[in-house]
Amino acid sequence: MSEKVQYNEKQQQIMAVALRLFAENGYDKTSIRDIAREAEVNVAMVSYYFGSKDKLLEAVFINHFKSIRASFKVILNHRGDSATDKVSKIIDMFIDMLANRQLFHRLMIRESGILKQGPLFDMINEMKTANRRLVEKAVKNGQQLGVFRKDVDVFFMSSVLIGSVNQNMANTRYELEHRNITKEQREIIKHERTETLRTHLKRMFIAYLTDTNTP
Amino acid sequence: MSEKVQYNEKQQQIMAVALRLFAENGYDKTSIRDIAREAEVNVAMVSYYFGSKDKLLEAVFINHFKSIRASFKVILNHRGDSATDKVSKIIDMFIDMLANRQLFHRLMIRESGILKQGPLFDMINEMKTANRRLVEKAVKNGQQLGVFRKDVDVFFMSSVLIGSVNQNMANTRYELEHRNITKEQREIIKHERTETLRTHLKRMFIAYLTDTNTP
DNA sequence: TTGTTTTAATTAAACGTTTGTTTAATTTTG
DNA sequence: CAAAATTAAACAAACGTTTAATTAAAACAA
Repeated sequence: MSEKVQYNEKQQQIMAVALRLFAENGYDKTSIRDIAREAEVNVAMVSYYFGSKDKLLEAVFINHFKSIRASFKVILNHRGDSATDKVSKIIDMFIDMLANRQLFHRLMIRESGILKQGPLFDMINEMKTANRRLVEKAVKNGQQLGVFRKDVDVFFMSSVLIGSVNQNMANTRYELEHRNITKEQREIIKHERTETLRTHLKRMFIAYLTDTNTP
Repeated sequence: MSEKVQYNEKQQQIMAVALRLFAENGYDKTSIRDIAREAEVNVAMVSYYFGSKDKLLEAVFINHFKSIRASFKVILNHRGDSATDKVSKIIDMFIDMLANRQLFHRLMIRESGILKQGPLFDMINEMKTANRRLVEKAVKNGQQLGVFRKDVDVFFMSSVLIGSVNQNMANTRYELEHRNITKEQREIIKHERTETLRTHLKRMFIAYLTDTNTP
C-alpha cells in the first residue's frame, strides 16, 4: 500500500526548474535548453525522462493537481460552526491553497486562457467545478439556516473568489518585483497583503450574503 | 487639428487578425505566417508595415490602450448623484470597457503575467493605477459624506473589480466554447452573464462599503 | 569479496522543422 | 516616370527531438 516514488531526484529537479521558468517566462518562451541549463542536466535528459516538452508540462500539472484535489476534499468535508464560519473557512483554505502554490497558479492561469482541450484543460475544468461546488454547498447551508439571502449567484461568487485572489496576488507581485527591497521585506509585505485580502474578502462575502439594505 | 489616419486598411486588417490570434492562441503560438494567411497578405507585409512581430504586438496594444485611456478619463470625470451611484457607475463603465474589448483583454491578461519591463509593461501599469485611482476617488467621496465605512481597502477593491470581471468573462467563455449552441444563443447567454455580474458586483461592493453588522 | 554482464544514465553532436526576417524582383499606384 | 505595395524565395537562428557512443550503476555468478 506504500506510495511508489514517482520521480527520482533528477526528475524532480527538472520539474522544479521547468515550473519556475514556465511560470516566470511562459511555456513557449522557455526552451528545453533553458531548463537543462538551470537544472544542470543535458538537454536530452528531458526527452529521456518525460518524452517531450509537452509531456513535461503535463507531468508538472498532474503533480500539483493531485495535491490540489486533495486540498479540495479537505475543504469540502470541513465542518464549521456557523454558516458564516464555513464561508470564512472556505476563503481561508482557498487563499492558503493558492498562496502555497504561487508558481503553479501563475502557470495555470496563463495556460487556462488558451487551452481548448486535452488533459490540462480537463484538470483546470475540474478545479473550477470543485470551487463552484464548494461555494454552492456553503451558500445553501446558510440559506437553509435562514442566515443568507436567497438571491445570491454561485457562479458569480465563484468568479469573485478565484478572480480576486488571483488578481490580488498578481498585483502584489507586480508591485514588489519593481521595488528595491530585500527578500525578507518582500515576504513581509506579501504576507500582509494576503492577510488583508483574507479579512476583507470574508467581510465582503458575508456582507453580500447577509446584507438586507441593498435590493 | 484633424486626426491623422494612422493605419491604412491593410494595416488594420493585419492588426485585427493579429489581435484575434494572439488572444485565442497566445502570442508565441501565433506565427507571422498564421497572421499573413488569415489576413490574406504576404508574410513580408508584416515586417514591411510594422517592422517586426514584437512591434506589431506593440502597435495592437497602443491602439487599444489609447481608447482605454480615454474611457478612464470619462469615468473619472463622471458626476453621479449619490456616493453609491458613483460606485455603480464605475462598475458599469468598467464592465462595459472590458466587454467591448474582450479579445484585447484576453491578450492583455495573458501577457501581463510575464511582462517585466518595456512599453507594454508600462501601459498595463498605467491602467492598473488608473483603476485604483478611480476606486479611491469614489470611496473617499462616500467616506466624506459619511455613507461608507472608513476601514475599506482600495488595493483590495481594485483587485476584486478587475479580477472578478476577468474571471467571470473567462469562465463564461470557457463554458460556452464547449456547448453545442448557436452563435446567437451564445451571445444571449454571454449578455445575461454580464448583466448578472453587473447587478451582483454592485450589490456586493455597496454591501462591503456600507454594511455595519460585520466587524 | 571478486569479476562479469546487463541495465540505466549521461553526453555531444546532429537532425529536420519552424521561426522571424530580409532580399531582390515585380506589380500597382500616384 | 517615381514611389509604394506586393511577391516568392532565401536566410540564419532557434527550436524540440533523436542518435550513437560512453560512462555509471545495478544485478548476478563464482
